[in-house]
Amino acid sequence: MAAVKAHTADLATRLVDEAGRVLSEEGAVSLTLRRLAGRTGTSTMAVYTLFGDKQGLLAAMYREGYARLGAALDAAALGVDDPLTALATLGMAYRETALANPHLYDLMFGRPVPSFEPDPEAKAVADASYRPLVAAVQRCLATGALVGGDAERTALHLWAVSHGMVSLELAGHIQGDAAQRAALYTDALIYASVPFLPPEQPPSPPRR
Amino acid sequence: MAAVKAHTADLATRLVDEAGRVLSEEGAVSLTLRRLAGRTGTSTMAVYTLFGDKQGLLAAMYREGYARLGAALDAAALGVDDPLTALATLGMAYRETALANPHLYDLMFGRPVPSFEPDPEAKAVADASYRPLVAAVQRCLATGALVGGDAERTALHLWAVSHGMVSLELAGHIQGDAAQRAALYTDALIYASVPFLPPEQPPSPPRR
DNA sequence: ATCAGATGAATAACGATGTTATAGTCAGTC
DNA sequence: GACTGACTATAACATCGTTATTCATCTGAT
Repeated sequence: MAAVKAHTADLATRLVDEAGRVLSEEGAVSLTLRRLAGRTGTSTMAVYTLFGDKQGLLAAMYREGYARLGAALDAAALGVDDPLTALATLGMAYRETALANPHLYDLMFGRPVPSFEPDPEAKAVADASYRPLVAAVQRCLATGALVGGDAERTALHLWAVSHGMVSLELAGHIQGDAAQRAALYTDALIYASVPFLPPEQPPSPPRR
Repeated sequence: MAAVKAHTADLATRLVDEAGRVLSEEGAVSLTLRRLAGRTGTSTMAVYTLFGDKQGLLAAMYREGYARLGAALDAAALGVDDPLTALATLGMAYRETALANPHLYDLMFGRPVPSFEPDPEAKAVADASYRPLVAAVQRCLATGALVGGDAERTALHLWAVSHGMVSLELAGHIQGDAAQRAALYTDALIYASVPFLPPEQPPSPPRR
């Protein structure tokens, strides 16, 4: 039974991985169970026995997307000493992760299916991916690099700015080439942090 | 022929309206051509003769959504004298419009179909909905209520904050009841404007 | 070692969807 | 009054998600 469980678990991760690959390469329309079965060398029934139905697979992808986002943010902040630099690194990692898998990002933050209400566990995973940002803000508050006291509220604002810019960019509403869009994103992060910077050292005006 | 054209144009608008209603009431999954044909008293072929295919209908809904968003913003800013108040009114109207039709908002800012690249006309409509915000910022710059000079850049940041907060709220990432969420949104608008407020009058700390 | 029982996957079938092909209907024209 | 043309309704097709049925494989006890 252990071998069976390992096999099914392996097949489950393989299905989630391959589904993410199809999603990134061909989009949500091409993510059919038959295509997925063909690419993983199994049948459509694997999804039903392992995830219940297609929505179960999408829910697993939702969880996996947030888990990877949280891991990417954790890895980005790791080893960066300066708290403000760590915060900026988090912001850049957020954008890169989103742009690397736009369809997965859409699945995570959009509502492709109206009846798709993430279960509490999925919501917990989603909220967990948000913790590295709160931790980085708390580090800044502890060192005085940021002021304001409310780490949760500050982190939420930084998240909203990052997510808003990334979402607008993915929707095609940010003009300019890749370098210009990256610069606009950096500027947005600077703008977002202005209300929380200590008044002693006024912020340098953003470039461009 | 004029009567025919008027009839078809009327049928086209009726299809777009009814599709938006189905989208709001039952979600994207229930937006099928047969259901739409049943509710409008016609057949599935109407979509093909009037819009080419279902994507054409979605593109028309995309354009209509942005057109209504722009109209709502225009109407909101109309008759508000104080430039900063007008800007804040725009921000509130943006959120209300988005929350009133979450699925339409998702269609506008998400990418439900990977091959759905809005045609230039649709992009023009989308960009036009953005102009009232730029105009309101320009009014603030003219009166000195905001400083910085670059109206486009300032408006983009305000848009990113509004869109980011609304998108996070629609995705269920903003905790609290409706009043708390509205207050968080208001605070976010205040934070967003801080970098562009004149230094003479430091901003009052946001409530909560 | 063998066999009953069970668990999971493969095959086939069903209803529904987007789309296309075909036939029908009505306006305006000579 | 037949005709052309545009638009619509009906029917058929391929494919999708899903389910029912059958088949294979593994487990555990004798």
